[in-house]
Amino acid sequence: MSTLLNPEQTEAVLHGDGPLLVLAGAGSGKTRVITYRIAHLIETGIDPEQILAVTFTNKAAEEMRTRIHALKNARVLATTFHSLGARILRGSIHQLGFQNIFAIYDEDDSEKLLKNCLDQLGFGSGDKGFVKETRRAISEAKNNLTAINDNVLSQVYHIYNQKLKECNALDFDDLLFLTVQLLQNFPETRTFYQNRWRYILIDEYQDTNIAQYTIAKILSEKYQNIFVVGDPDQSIYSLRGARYQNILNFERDFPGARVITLDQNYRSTNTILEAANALIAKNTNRFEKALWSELGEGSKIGLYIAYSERQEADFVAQRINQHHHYDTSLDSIAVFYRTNAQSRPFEDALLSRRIPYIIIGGVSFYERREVKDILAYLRILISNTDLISFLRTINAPKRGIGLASLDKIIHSATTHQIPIITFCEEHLDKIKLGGKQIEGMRNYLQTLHRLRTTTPRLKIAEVIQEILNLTGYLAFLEQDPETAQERKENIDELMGKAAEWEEAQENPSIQLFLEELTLRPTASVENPDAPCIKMMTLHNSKGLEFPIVFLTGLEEDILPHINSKLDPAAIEEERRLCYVGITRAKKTLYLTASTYRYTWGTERLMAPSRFLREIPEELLLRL
DNA sequence: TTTTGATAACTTTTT
DNA sequence: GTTATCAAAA
Repeated sequence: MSTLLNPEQTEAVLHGDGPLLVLAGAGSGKTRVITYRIAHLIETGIDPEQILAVTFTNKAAEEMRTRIHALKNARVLATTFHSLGARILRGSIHQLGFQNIFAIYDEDDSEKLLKNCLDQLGFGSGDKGFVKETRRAISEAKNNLTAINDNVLSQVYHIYNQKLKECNALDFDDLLFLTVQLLQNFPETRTFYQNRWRYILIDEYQDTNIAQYTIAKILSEKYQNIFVVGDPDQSIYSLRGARYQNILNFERDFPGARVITLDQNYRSTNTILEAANALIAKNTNRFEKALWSELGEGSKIGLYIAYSERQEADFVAQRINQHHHYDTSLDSIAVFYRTNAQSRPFEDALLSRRIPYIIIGGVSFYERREVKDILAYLRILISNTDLISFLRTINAPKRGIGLASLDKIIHSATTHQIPIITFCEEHLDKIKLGGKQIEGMRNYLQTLHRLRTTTPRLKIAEVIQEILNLTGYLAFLEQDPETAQERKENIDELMGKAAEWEEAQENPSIQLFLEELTLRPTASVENPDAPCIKMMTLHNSKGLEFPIVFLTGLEEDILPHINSKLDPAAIEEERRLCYVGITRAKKTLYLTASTYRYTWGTERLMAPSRFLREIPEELLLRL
């Protein structure tokens, strides 16, 4: 085994008990170190059940599970912090006053609930910016485990959490926040999980936030076997409260910790690494570290300044064609950009040349209205309390119950402290409704009742079919003939995914299916049959590598993004983002920018990114 | 009271 | 180019 590893990697893999930090530069084989470390633990007789591996994305977790399985034919738990939280809470959340079957609200759902709270507190239908700002503050409080000082905001925070509890729902941040609460306040539960996972390994440690750090700290408190891998230069998630300081403070937080640095890169040519090193050296707050490799100098970095974003995309597509003719698989080419909105011109350019591509991340399949509607039906099937799903389903299809009536219903249900569906079933006489509304409500409840009695015996795909049958949802879609066909196809696809998922599960349930979809929405979409170009945001590129990389939109106000301009720390994060993009490339790297760019319908003159100037001229070849 | 159509205000990155 | 929001119509 150790012949495949260099001395530093070997040292990390064979490390005994106690805390260890691996400072692993880009492409230094950190995934390999973690998997071999786990394999080594299993070899020394440790029960795989006692090993917990935490990764940053579900995709990475899946990859790790597969690799361990291939190496040792063993199953270890490899998940993200959020999934881990969901798993722990599923078993123990009743201690915090929730029911064990809870819904997980995505950003969209929680924003709706928050808006509901703001309405209730008399902030009127206030502007959207305020809702977003408030949600941001709440999210920050949960991720940082801090209180909200502002009087008004803390009142909103309180009501919002209360409403979540009434709905028996959690938002994303609760998966971490409530896990911390549970572990901190219930010693028996804490001890149970400490004993359960005696060896904890964490990847991308530089992107953990305070809540995640606290979970790791508590879980490893008893046995102190915490093994973390990370690179402060690749910390790009401060938007989620990530603190690269966690990695700098590791030795302080875990006394007696050992630190191993990996700086040999096994991925990229020296030209690419020199560019990356020169760029990241401009950041002030960091551990000095320079990557090197034995992969030779390689070719220069192509720099192309286009006139328009259209021309930029054409250039990329044209180059892709050239590489393709040179026998390069389309799978080995990736296009990166800063914001999702930038993908459009590239899609057009590739489409017109019939080059197949796939967008990784981006607007998710599960954010489509029709898909969300069906999922809301699934949620309301297993919950009497889920207000947001009630609101989604009540008028899909239209049942003639408008805003005014809903206001009355919700208000009365809230003041009487009765779950929304129970209220509709048993207490509707408490309020006054028109005949049409009562009829619509009766129709809704009857449908729900019939679904609930017939579905427990059915497979999930069949449940969805039954929802379509009983609600007339497809006819509802027909009202907009333009989009009906596509929407129907999406529902078909959802049913296909449900069937596929259920097939692979030991104990499938609607709740688990829903949890899976909210926590790992992209997983199943990414299985293209034929080779194709991968397009994604720089954030999504983390952890991946490609022989040929196009890093696009290298302009001021895009990369670095305009919102980071005023904050030096934010600019440094943008620089790290650029660094991450560059270090994904193995052999060939292109940097592109455009002189003019259409934003909000008008043409704007763009300045080249400052990051371009920070890369030594002699590494670049202007095209 | 609900539905519809027209007008505005937007877009950073994600579990 | 797009999705919420607000006004008038049914």
